[in-house]
Amino acid sequence: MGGGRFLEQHLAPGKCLMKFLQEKIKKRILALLKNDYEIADTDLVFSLPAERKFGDLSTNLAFILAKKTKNKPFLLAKAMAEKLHNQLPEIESIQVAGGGFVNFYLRREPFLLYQWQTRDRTLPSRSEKVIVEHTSINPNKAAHIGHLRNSCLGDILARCCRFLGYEVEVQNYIDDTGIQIADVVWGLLYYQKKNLAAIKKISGLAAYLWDLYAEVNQAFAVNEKFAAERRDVHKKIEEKSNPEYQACRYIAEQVLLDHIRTMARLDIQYDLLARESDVIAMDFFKAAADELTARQVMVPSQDPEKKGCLVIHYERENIEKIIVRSNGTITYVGKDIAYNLWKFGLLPRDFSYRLFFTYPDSHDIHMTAADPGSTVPPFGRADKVYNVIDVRQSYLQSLIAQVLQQLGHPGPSRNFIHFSYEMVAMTPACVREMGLPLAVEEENKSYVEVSGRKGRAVKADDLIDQLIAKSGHELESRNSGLSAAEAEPIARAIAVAALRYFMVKFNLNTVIAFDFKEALNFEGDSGPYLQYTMVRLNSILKKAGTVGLETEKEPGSPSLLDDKEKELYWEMILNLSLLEIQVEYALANHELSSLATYTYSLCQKFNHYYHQFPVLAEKNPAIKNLRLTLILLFKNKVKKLFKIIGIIIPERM
RNA sequence: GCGCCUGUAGCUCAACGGAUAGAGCGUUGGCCUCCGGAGCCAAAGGCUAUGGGUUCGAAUCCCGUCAGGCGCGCCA
Repeated sequence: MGGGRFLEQHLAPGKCLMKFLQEKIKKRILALLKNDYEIADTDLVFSLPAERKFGDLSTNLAFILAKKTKNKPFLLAKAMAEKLHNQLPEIESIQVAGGGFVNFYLRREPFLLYQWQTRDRTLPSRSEKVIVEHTSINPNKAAHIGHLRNSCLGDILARCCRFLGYEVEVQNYIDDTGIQIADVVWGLLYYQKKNLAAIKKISGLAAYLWDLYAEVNQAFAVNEKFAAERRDVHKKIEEKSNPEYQACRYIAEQVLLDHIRTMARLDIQYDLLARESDVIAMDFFKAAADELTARQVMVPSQDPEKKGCLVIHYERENIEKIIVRSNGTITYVGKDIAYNLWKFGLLPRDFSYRLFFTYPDSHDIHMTAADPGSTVPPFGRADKVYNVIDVRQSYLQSLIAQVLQQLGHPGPSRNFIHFSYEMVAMTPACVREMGLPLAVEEENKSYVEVSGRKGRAVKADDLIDQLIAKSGHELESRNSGLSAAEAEPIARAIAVAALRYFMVKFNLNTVIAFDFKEALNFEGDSGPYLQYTMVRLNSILKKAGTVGLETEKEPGSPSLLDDKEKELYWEMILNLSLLEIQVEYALANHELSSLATYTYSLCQKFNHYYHQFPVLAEKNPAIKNLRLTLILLFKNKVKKLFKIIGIIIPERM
């Protein structure tokens, strides 16, 4: 059989089988062909052919060499295949097709056995630390669907990094000093004439402020006196003058707690809340400014209109960005430059920290502080920084990367990653459906922007509530005799899966035109479809009584299967083996949607398979065992994908 | 005006420069004597906006045109 030898050669700890195999074959091919051809290492790339008749691994090497040597690709491919014949113990056969592709057919039996035996391995941890900043919602109103895309992407990104072995720290930046929060402080104190005690009586403050924020913005637009008062409130907050300052602190913290609770409903957690007020209080910018000035990155503006301002020249668009205003205050970008320098450990100072919140699973969130605090795990000092921020801030983010470079930090500049994604908009139909106003010129657009100022968006909690309600109804109609206590966690799990999958399945540069019908879809390309696949799979395993099977039995030989099943079986095994490669690809290409697509295609293949080949009814014990082990292997791999996407598997549904 | 992004089935979206451009929804027809129908099978539906170019090979890369979106503030 040769299975033993095969395993002996491949048992390298912590490596994914497919990746290891590709590297090994690659090395061998290069060694065998290097004398005859001029091959760069990067010329040799494997891909999975679309159809299995073209093999399990394929390379277009012959086409590349043909270009270099002005030979015919087909002849080169033939020669290569000849040379490699019988030289690769893992390969059953090599074929040339499609005018020059060299296609490799794996020896299936040992491949299957090895994959089975190594299925519980995890990837080794890496020494690099990654910071993912996401969510970062202004603490002046409830979170909406736009924020949900940010948080879901950020959370899945963090989970990808963890899966691949990185140390991950999730930060959420809190702008607790901006004009937006002054808007609602004015609204509560001046417009509604509430005192702090009255404000503290409001339950669900974030949702309450959602309406108030829209209302006061209308008021500012029509009444200059109100707008002037609001500017005054902002000034008072900056001067820490009460009652405005106290109200601001209270509101920021309460709304932040509401955001944390909203995101916790979706299993999204944070490690550190970095407050803008602490960036200011700790004088982070001053430390950065010394360096910026010394290197002449930040200079006094020559533009008469920007007299007295310190600016940075943004090279790509040849414009200058104000960093310090003529009145000496620092702009958002200035603070962000300092904050991001700190993330890389490039500022000669640090925050203090305090414990802010503990999740039911006992995970802690810390918050930055300006006064000397307790000792906590060291935050910051990242090797790589992902900032999950929508595409509209591209220019500011790329300005920060430019500044890192100019300050003599090429490494961090390279590892400063704006994880950019397109906005969530709404279809005009959806806006109308919600009874929200729509301008005449917006009627015929395919989508319109969401806006907190206009109160035009679906609140995150409302959407989650709707998803849970729908899940509950579906559950009720499918499961008689399910108690409310049993149904509740299942409904939540389904809602979370639907929402998280919906938010990750689109490419990052695709605008999501939000529509309830699509977001509430539980069929086809959706989170609940994935769950349903797994729930039924578990049901089969339960009935099969597989206790003990996992550790004892090996799959056996797929050659027992008839031709049709054999091909489908192998198709599953081969695709499952790509897990680690798929996650690496998603991260490297910033395309988390590819994970959704991959997971969905695995589930489709599985459904297709088991509808044709029943497990429990199978009389032949060897065949039954093959099918059962396939199910177990599928479960093992897909559970890992579910964990990354954030999908919980319900008991039933 | 300058910068970035997008145009693929009726609709919403996929597709490392690769082999016959794929899914879901919708439409039409079939499958519960079943391992749970949130499922499965099948059909119809495409000059990948458009005109050139590069390449053995282009939805994908380059140039032009048309259409749309976003950004460019002493806001954050």
